[in-house]
Amino acid sequence: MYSIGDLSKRTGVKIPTIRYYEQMGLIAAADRSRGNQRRYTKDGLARLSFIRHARDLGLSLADIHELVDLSHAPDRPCAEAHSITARHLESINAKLQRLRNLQRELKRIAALPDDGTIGACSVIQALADHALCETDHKPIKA
Amino acid sequence: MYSIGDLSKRTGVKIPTIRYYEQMGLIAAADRSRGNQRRYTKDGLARLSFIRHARDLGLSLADIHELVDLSHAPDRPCAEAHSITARHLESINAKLQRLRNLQRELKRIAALPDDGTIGACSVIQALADHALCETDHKPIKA
DNA sequence: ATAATTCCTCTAGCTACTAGAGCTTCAAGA
DNA sequence: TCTTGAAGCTCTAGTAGCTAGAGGAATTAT
Repeated sequence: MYSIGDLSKRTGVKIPTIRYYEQMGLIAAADRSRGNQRRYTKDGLARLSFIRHARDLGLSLADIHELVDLSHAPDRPCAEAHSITARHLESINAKLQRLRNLQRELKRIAALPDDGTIGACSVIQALADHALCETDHKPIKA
Repeated sequence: MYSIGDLSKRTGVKIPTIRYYEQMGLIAAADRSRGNQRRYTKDGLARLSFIRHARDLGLSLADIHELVDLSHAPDRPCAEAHSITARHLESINAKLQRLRNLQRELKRIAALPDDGTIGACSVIQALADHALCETDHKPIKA
């Protein structure tokens, strides 16, 4: 049996976060000691590791919730798990694309000359006016 | 004079968000009409565009706050604006690196075979066990 | 003048946690 | 067995950056 602190050390998930996951229904409410402290089995450890790993991969708690539910129903089609992963991959691809644009634009802005004081600062100029951008990161309408 | 709705349409910043920025002290409290509605000048439009653009570039409201304060003090050194931009660029670089790792790992997981039902699903397996990862996106301790 | 639209303030909700107060329980040593 | 210090408990509130809704007042168009 693990205490909540043991679980935390082993998974790297902070104690309040574990309690939060329980409250959100991501993990089942743990058994309690006579003094009302949470006690976990190896199984509980495995479930939390699953969540931790999925979080590290950037999945939302909602997605993880679906996956957890799925993993409790061994007869459901694996395709559902596939589609959650694929959907997430797509959103990562989109984020990457956007971040690359931002990086390009910020590199350009950061390389602008230091014009002494703010009054003539080209960095401030560049931030003020999207029209000066070379990358179309996101437009301001009119 | 622009109403808050005009400002919103022109900058793409939603109305409640404009009010929120005012509340946070990012933009000065606008003049009011006799009926207590906000009225903005071209200057107010310019300031909001600045903020919008900086947000699009991913800067935090705290950073933008600094930049806005700076831009009101034309004699301060431009170097401060430079350093805020440079700092932000670095954090973007770090995010990019991390996202690339995630993308690689998720691509791998998404490409795993569909084993029929969840019971044997390799996607669930891959999510459950970090040790199966090829990329060191973030480790689970012990 | 009236109706449609926009605006006002205020409160509460979202994600995914994190921090703190005030109190109880547990584990180890004497 | 007693004591002490660490670790646990619940509950509330705070973080970023908005977003949504209630209930009512002002503005604009016809």
